[in-house]
Amino acid sequence: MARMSSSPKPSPKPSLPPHPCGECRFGAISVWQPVADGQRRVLARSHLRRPLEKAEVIFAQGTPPDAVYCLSRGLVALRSYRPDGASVLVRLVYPGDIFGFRSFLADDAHQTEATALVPSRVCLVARREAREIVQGSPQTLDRIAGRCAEELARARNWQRAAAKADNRKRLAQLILQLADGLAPGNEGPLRLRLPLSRRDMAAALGIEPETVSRLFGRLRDDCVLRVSGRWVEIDTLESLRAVG
Amino acid sequence: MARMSSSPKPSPKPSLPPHPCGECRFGAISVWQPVADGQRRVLARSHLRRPLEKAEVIFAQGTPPDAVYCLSRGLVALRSYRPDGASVLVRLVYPGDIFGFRSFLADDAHQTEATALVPSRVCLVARREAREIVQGSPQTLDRIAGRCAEELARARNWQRAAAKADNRKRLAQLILQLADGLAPGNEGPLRLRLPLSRRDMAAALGIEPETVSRLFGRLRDDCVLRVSGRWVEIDTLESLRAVG
DNA sequence: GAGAGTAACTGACGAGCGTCATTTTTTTCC
DNA sequence: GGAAAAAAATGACGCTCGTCAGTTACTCTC
Repeated sequence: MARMSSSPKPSPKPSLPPHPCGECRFGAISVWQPVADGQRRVLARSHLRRPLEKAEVIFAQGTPPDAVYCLSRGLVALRSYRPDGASVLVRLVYPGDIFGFRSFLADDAHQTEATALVPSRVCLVARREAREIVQGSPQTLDRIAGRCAEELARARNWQRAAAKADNRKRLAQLILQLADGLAPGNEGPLRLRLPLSRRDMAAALGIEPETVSRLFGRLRDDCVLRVSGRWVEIDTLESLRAVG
Repeated sequence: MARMSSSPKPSPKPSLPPHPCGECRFGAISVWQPVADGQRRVLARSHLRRPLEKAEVIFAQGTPPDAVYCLSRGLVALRSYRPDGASVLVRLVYPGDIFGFRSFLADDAHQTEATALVPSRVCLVARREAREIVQGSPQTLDRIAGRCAEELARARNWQRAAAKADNRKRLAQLILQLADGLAPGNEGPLRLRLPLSRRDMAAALGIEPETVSRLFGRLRDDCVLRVSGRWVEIDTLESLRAVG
């Protein structure tokens, strides 16, 4: 982490810029790591870190591919708007995840709108430079493609889990997922503030907000959790898993 | 197409084997095209064409990644089995599509089982050789990653379409999709044999087979189509679109 | 072609969800 | 801190779906 190198490598170029993901908590799993020297210069030059306010839109649906994003803090929602105006929440992006890569790989317009659900921070590499990097550094493309494959696996997992489950189970699964993202590893009694409105939860499950309210009511009646507005108290995640 | 070259290129190696996708109807869009000379040799050596009987299993869920497949004729279903034994139909593979690439890219076990719904034919490149090819030919990886991105787009499209649609609309969309796959471009009156059982359609929509029967009954009552077992007659696809 | 086995259809019933309307709570902004 | 606005909860009602049961129609084999 020392800013000055105590032993400069015998490289022809005098100073190789530090890897921009080096100081990041998720640097070790970054898709930009490893990268060849030449591409590292491009990366260091084009890499951008941007703070996000709550509800800030990162990219809009239908706009051309602009960059590959990596979330370093906070929570981001990917929403897809239907022709009739209704929105569907297709994905929650957690720190360490990349997003915007689908339109980058397919080289077409964004299918989703990305919005920060809470104050967040993203790093991004603009499309043009990202293209340049993956062309010179195929293992980077390999890593991005691997993330895309992961994403597809996630989508199919959800499809499989949701197919034969009633909505109460699906809501329980959604809360479990949120709890895991907000308080990883915490099994015991926990109190958390939901980053999603009832409307968003309904949009994620493909049901109506009124039904979400009723489902919360039923989970409360079954003593699985206590709920008050955006606050949820859970004694043990096990009881939630027993539902779903 | 001439087997003998009338003008041999001034290449150091005497004979470059013909590209295995050259004689295929989908050769122009093959992910293995273009490929550098060295990799072309690997491709020609490892490329395999295999006929499939109806209901033949191509790969099973949970088995290690074995190859990248390309369907050249027929229809293939990707099913995912739940712990309780119920299956979910996650994708229909049409000629020209590749499959098995998710586990190849992520380098983990197959999440789905691939089965031929009708007599079919696949081409495949074994995992080891496919790895070798993409390492020497990054644009091939680019193309496979593009297909993965496409697949993700398809999954999200379906999710968006299905979220706020009742099951009658979703069945109409499924039939439209099947009609497009079986008789592309045919708008007018058509009679087609469904490649899916009621059980499979139910598995695709996440509902029960009895409900599929009832939904067909309702579509019949609405004069959208006539149905008898696996045979369906549709006067115009427009009426089906009006439903969904 | 006859029989067994499977797939598909139909009916009845209860629970769950969508819709619309109204009330209550929470959030936002001055 | 208080008013306005948005979000959430609740109630009523009709339709749809899952479930179980029973019947009919295919399909494969011998």
